[in-house]
Amino acid sequence: MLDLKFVRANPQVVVDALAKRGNKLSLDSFLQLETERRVILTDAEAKKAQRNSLSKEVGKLKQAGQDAEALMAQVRALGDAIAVLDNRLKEVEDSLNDCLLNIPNIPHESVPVGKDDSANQEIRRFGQPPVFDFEPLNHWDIGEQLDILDFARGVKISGARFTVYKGLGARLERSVVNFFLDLHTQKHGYKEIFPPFMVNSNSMLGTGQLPKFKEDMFHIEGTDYYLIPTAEVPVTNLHGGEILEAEQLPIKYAAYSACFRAEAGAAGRDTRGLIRQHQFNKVELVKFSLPENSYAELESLTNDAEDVLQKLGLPYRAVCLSSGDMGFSSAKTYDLEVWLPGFNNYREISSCSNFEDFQARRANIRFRRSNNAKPEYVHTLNGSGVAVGRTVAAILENYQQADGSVKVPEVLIPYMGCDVIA
RNA sequence: GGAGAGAUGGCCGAGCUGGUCGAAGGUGCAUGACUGGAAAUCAUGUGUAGGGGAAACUCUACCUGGGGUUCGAAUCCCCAUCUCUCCGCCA
Repeated sequence: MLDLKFVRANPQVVVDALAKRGNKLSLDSFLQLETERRVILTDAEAKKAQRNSLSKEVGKLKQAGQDAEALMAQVRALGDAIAVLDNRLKEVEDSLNDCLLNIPNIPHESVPVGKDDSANQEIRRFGQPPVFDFEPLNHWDIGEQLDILDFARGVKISGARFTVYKGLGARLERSVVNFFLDLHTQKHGYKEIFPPFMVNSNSMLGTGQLPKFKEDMFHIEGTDYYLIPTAEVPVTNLHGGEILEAEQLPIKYAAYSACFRAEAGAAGRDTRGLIRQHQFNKVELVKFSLPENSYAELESLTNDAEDVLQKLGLPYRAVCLSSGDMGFSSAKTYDLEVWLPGFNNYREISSCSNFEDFQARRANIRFRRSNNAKPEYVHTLNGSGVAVGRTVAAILENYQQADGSVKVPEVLIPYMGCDVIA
């Protein structure tokens, strides 16, 4: 969420920035409400100050054994007036807050302006798409032929967009998770976190999934629990409401979790294969940074995510998302897109974002530069490091061989205990 | 799931027979004095958010969260959450 004072002082900056996202938002009613808020607040606080001092008078009179009835009646009337003001104030503040929670983040100046993904900017490429001397298969065909992915039974026991991994398929999924975690914790300096897969609505509010994107998530009926759509939610909220010390920053966490997404708006898209599932695995990287370092941290975070693809030998490209294609909470996002021969195209496998203080303000995550300094908001960042299911799909498709087997990438052989899936 | 106890400032901890309590005391931290330097000691300061003010400063709110009683609530009542103990159950 944006800073109320900032919006009040720079409404045009906000409107312009949001226009870049294709968001035609008027702040007129918002600013009017904000003016009303301060008028009521000043009035209510003056009356409260009066009530406090008169109540003290009552106390003194009573202690002196004198009659305080007249004064008490006066304060009672004052109290009624305050109640009316407080009620109106709450209404105004609620709607102001509601506005703020629904305003997306302001894109960073380096973000290309455009209405959708057609304006995204390719930053760099790694590797060459493999050339096959046979007709390459989709990963779902490879998986079924090798009997390591069972889509039909996934549908039987759960429904569409659920898949069962079997044998070396299950082992491959687990190997990829372990490889990612080992690399990030041992080589890139992240601390491993294993978070809860369900969180409360307050955490969802903190990272920006709520209130706007309720439909995208699974909610446990009769409770305040949501299945996490990404480990970003529990891990970023780890420090919610805390004041960190500047020397602790940057804090770098790597977390494996299952991720659950309702995919409400994606009916009919990517229905086959592992690309779009209701449940998938992901290793997420999360950083808490000093404001002045967050863009350097975004670059290194993205590089850390790229490293896993490089070590796996998977061709990919890095893309800077345009203002119209970015997520709600993000100020700048790089997507990594892996080459999938079955699609004959690149597909998103990681998304690395700097949220600046947008999430930190919602989740109230702050730090102090020195002992008696005022707390400031940290900058939060996160990125997939990377999506596991799509990695497995990419390995199957890029490493398939003419005889139907799949070579195991060099770095995974120790995890797999074999060098080919046949 | 049943019974009971509890939640106070960075931390510990008093207050909880309602008014002088933003809250004793300790500790931590900061600044200064002392010292060749440090320790110890002494002095002073030290929560957050919001409103007003050029500033000094001042007002309001916050003692887990939400309601209520009252002229007035950290203190009384109700609800929720969490923690601890005992019992039950369970991986």
